[in-house]
Amino acid sequence: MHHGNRHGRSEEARQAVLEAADDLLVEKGFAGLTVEGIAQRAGVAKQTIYRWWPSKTEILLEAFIDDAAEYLTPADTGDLATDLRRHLGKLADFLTTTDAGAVFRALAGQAQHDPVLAERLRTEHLGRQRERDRQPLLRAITRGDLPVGTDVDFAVDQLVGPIYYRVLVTGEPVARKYTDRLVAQYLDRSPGRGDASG
Amino acid sequence: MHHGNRHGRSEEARQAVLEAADDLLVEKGFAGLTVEGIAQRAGVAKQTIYRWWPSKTEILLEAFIDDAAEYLTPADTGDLATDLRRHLGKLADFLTTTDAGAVFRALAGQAQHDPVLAERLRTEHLGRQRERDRQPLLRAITRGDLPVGTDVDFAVDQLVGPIYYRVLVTGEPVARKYTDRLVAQYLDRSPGRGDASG
Amino acid sequence: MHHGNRHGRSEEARQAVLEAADDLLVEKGFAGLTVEGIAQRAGVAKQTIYRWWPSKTEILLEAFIDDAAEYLTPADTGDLATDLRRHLGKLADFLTTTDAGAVFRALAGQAQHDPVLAERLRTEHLGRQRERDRQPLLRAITRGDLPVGTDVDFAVDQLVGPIYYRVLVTGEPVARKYTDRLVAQYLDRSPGRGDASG
Amino acid sequence: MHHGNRHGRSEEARQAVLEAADDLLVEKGFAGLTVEGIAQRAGVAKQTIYRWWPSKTEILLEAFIDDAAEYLTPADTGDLATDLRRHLGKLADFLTTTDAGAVFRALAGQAQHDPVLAERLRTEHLGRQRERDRQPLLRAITRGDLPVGTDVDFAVDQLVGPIYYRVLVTGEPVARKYTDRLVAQYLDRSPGRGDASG
DNA sequence: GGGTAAGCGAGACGGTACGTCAAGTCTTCTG
DNA sequence: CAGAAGACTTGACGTACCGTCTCGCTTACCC
Repeated sequence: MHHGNRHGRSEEARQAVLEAADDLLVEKGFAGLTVEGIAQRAGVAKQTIYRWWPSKTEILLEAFIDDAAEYLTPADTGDLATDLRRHLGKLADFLTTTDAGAVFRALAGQAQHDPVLAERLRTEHLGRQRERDRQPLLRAITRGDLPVGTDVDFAVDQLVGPIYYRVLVTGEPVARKYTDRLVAQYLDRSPGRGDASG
Repeated sequence: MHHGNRHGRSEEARQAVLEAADDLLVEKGFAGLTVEGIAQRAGVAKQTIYRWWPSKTEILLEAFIDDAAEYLTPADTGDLATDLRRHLGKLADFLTTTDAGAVFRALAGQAQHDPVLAERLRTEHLGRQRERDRQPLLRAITRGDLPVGTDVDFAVDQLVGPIYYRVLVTGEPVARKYTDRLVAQYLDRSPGRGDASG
Repeated sequence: MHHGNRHGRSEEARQAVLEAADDLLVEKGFAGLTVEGIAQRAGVAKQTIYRWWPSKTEILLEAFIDDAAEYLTPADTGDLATDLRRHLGKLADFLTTTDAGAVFRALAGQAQHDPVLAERLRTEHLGRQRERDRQPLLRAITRGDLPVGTDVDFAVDQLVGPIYYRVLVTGEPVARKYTDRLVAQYLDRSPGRGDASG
Repeated sequence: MHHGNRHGRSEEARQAVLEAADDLLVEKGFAGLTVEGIAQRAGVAKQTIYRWWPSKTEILLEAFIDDAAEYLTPADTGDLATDLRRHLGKLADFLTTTDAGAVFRALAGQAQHDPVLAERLRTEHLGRQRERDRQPLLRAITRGDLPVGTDVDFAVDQLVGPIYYRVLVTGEPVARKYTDRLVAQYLDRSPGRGDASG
């Protein structure tokens, strides 16, 4: 087994920590997630964790980012309505049903208490996520399916805002029907086309 | 000074605790908010806190609810667009600029880690808040300014969702211009719309 | 069981800590004596130890002092030679064979690294011990068995010095014969009497 | 700089370690003396230390032994009283004022907790030191200044015992006057005495 | 209007986790 | 192949709060 060498950190330990953190969050919730517990579960020394991560939230963040990118990259079907419906559906699923989604909710929750984490979360995840959210709309503009002057950011807010609101605030489920309806509403008033429906 | 009596709790102590909790949250953030600290600041014994509140979040919740109701009850101007613009503007201000808003963000954050608190928050605050959010629309339906079949709940989601999204997720500011635009968009596609504009 | 009250510390906890410290020192030696271990053995919280003792050596010191006073108070037989022989014999036994003696050796050892402990050890124990060591000689002076001008402190140094030297430095045993001989040598040259022998 | 070679250990590294250990002991005391600190100060890898010394006390021991032999070898003036006075004076100075003396006190202290070190200290230092202590007396016997049957070891105990007692136990200073007086007392009762006085 | 019981401030208690420090082991690369 | 570098596991450190407890004081009500 690897026990350290002069060429930097142990990838083995890194993976074990990330997985242990993920598992423990899902098992015991954020309150039950302790550095001590992660160390024990990962079979790693506490000091090794403190050497590489400044806090348990940074561990979660690192564990989370790759998962999100993989899961949430929107497909390109060539049709705006379809792209949006798929993307929002995936987003809602991700946030409500996956382990990574649970990690996100925990991070978003903790970010309310911790400005540093909030900033890190925005830099490391939300910026990229917003880029992914914008893609279907940008492609539609390129194709000419949406007018060039479309305010893409405002559109994204209106499309994903209600989803995050339900996930983080009301706790209501976000069914496919609901996300489809958001898409329909958006396309319905959008001047650039006419055949959309929800 | 009051040192207990045989019939019922000390209102003095209750107030001191609620204020200390509020103050400390704003001063030191949620992470720095401890029962020990509240007790000391309030000049109260820890036991007194544990006697009346099951957790520090319940203290915040109790401190929060009245403030919210007072601040967020929507006025009735007889005009839907005006009512909505005022209400959303107030909501955004409340969430982003007031002490009570900071308490709400902390509670919403903590609710991501604590299902019991989440439930309490929904029961004690969000249900009532949603009722307040619905009022302008319900009144418009009564007045005939909106069709009877309007899906009020879906409308509320679309109106307040993006605001909460910005407050809790992206951290972007929520200017009056932004909330006005949400209202405009909503009324623009709403069939029974009156004179609304953004 | 007792769990704290407003009238100060728990005597139960105090006793448990002192005994646990003594036991663990004898069992595992000074190096193996940890605050954590004492707490566990005593069934006491670590914080309780830190509340009342600044370091593990203070615990040992407190545990030690009473034992020493009890064991080492010299008897009064009315005869200087007998008194001295008994006292030095007891001292040698104490230092080499008793648990409290082991504690003393550990404290004396640690005092070589820790000036604060050294001072405490002198204030709390050695001053009193020296007083006890002087008593047989002082009584002899009072009785007229030793001249009034006798340098009692120098005499004590010569009588106990070799004992401590063997105990702390050479590690050689200190038999009754050896201490008797120290007494004999001392009395032999002491001008004030003539019948002593070793 | 030297970074290892294929033929035996680095004398450079050895010296650096010994000096660093000595320096750090005097600077920070025994408690502040760590293998990590020695390695850093000596510009040496920790592993190099562990390769050649089993513990930090062995480093001190090695650093100490030569110093002691050099400083404490008693001169031969041909006169017992003078030899003893000089030797005890030097011993007292060594123990109380020199850096090597500080190392000795630390080692003697640590030896109370560590039987292995105690044994090593006796084998490597105390045995030789006792031989040095005995020399003046042995020479006096050879010269006929002391009777052949003199118990040299008992004499050494009585001469150096009070000095170590003061150094290690009471912490009192050991002035030249004090050591001279020890010599005087010894010679005073010794049947073969010459011209000794205190 | 004196007794009495509940609420209170105080604070010690047994715990858990924190974040830090050093010990001693192991691995890799350089000279 | 010794040594520099440094990551690793281990375990204790001393601290901060947790939630529980006991105590004696201070009322307000009830006889």
